[in-house]
Amino acid sequence: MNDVARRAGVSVATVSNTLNRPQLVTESTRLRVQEAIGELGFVRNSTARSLKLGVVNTVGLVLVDLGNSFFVDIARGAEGTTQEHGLSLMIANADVDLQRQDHYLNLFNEARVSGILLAPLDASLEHVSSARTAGRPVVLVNYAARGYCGVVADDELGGHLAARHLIEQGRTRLAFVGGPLTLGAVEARMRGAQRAADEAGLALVHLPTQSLNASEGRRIAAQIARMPARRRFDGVVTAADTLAMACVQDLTAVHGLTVPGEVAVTGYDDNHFASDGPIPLSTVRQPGPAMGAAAAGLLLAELTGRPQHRHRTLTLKPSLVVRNSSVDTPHQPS
Amino acid sequence: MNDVARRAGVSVATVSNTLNRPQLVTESTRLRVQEAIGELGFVRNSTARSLKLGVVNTVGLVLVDLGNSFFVDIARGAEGTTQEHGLSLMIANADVDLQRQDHYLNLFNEARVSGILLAPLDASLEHVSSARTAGRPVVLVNYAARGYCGVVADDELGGHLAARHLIEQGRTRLAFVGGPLTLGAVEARMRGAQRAADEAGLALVHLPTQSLNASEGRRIAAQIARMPARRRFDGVVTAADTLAMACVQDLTAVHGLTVPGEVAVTGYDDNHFASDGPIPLSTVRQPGPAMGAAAAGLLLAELTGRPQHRHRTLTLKPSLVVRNSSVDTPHQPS
DNA sequence: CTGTTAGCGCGTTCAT
DNA sequence: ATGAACGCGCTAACAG
Repeated sequence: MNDVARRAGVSVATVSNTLNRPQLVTESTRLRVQEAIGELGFVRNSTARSLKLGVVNTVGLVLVDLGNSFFVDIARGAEGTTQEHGLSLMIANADVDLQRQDHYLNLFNEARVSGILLAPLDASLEHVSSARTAGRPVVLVNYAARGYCGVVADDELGGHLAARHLIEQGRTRLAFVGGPLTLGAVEARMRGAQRAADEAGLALVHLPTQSLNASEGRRIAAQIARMPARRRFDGVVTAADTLAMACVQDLTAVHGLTVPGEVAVTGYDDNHFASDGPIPLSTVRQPGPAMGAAAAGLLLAELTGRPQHRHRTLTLKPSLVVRNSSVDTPHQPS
Repeated sequence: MNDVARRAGVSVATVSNTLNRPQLVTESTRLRVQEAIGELGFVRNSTARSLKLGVVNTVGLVLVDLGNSFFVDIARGAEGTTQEHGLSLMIANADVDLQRQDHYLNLFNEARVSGILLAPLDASLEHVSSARTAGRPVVLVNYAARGYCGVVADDELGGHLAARHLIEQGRTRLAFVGGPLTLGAVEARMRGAQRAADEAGLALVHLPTQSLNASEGRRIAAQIARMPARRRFDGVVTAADTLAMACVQDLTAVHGLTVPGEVAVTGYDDNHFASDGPIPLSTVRQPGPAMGAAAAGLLLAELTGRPQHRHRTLTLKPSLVVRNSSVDTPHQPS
């Protein structure tokens, strides 16, 4: 800045002013300063700036898993909101690794970011993280915990939506595919499906899986195909699109059953690939962008509203997306 | 740090030493300092630290589009390498917006990051970006430009791989689906496909598209289906998985053709959804993780090797992934 | 409207 | 092994 000042024939304060409070500077000197900046290729040092100001105009977002498009949606939603308020968004990918998650949390803390948005590992011991947040505003996304603001999706409702939809299509032999139930989201989705079954006076059988990936979906497809036709499940609620896609694929291509004819299947998440298959997947759409935006909103509220701020958790509603895996001619094709 | 020093009964220098050069400090005082840090919840201020040191142990990654799993793969690859060298990776999503891209480039510059990895907008006027890089090491990913190190995929080879594969399956009426050709990658892929056709003495017809999305894929499917069966294309190379998936879906479900029986189709990118459909897509896999890792490697080389560093562009090879959209029983199912 | 100057929190050199 | 003091680049009084 010294060099710029010298070149423009002014003091450093004037340079600082043209940068941060242009209205305090005469047009002519301002132009002279701008020109000097351009000629010298000056880029201001935000570390020094932040040191002086004590804050950084940036929000840190730590995501469990960038590979899951749900979290990418959250990032997009968050960025929309932060951008509107003149904040930048930095994304860090924990890649399903608690150590990395803590590393980035710590990094953002040391960097004195305005606040942190955290979509944490489900299994994450929350105290480990909380020890790292050091009083900085942290808003949880897709996770609820005391002492934090948070945004979650209503998984119970999502499970209910999916099961009720299948029941409305006349399905009576219902199954819920997913696991492990230690995952809170899976458990809630099953609970919702169970409630829908109860309301209709039907039974719901749980077909547990070790994980939510494609190979488990294939295994379940074989299991369903082996059943005698008259007793076979005709309505299958799955806990994830990955499961459902693999299941539908094997049900039809490997086992020769018809979907949705003999077996109607719903997914969960509305991942980007859900609508791209030959049998587009009926699924429950996570309100990812809205969750990201809401989380950023809560963070902004916490930033401006302290210290009389009260933590709260927002629950956003998922929505049913009807495609071909549950209905032959969907009402609302995607 | 003052507080910590006082609490531990030492000077700030000793605190700094326990943090950065523990070997200079007696075990007992070191423990005392650690304890004080824990009790006070002290988190060191990296803005001050960076200001003093002049650098930041962080690499910035600016991505055109987080929504595309190819770029997520790049991010993963880059992080693996940076992590090995004790650098953190910050990700910024330009979201296909040149302004945002410049914003984040500028942000990283002001923050004095060690270096920047940039997967830029294809259409991006490169001088706009270069004006913003201010002498900081920048490595381009998925884009080649003079004056920078870069990593690109060999799209010409990819197109050749796909077309040759179809030819080896006995296909003779070949088409290339994709556009606009102003996209360098699309043009190169077509060129490679053309070369394979030339080598086999076959013709290749270009079916241009406005973009690479699903609706264009559907349009092309209809166009192909309308052709008389004996003249219809039996080998279709597409420029993207999105196109290919939609095309395969409509070819079979809407127009009643068989894939790969009557029409064999290849995709491009190996997006995460490519293998999840009922007819898993034969496709050309982008070496995303390798590209990210290589780019980070080039950046590290540039950081350590200056000033005698010479820019270079690495070209990584894509690979063919054979699934069911081109062969009934693929040799290497995914 | 512009210039002078005192720190922001930390790392490090030089004494001790 | 430890402590005192200076400066990294910038912002914001305050003085002119």
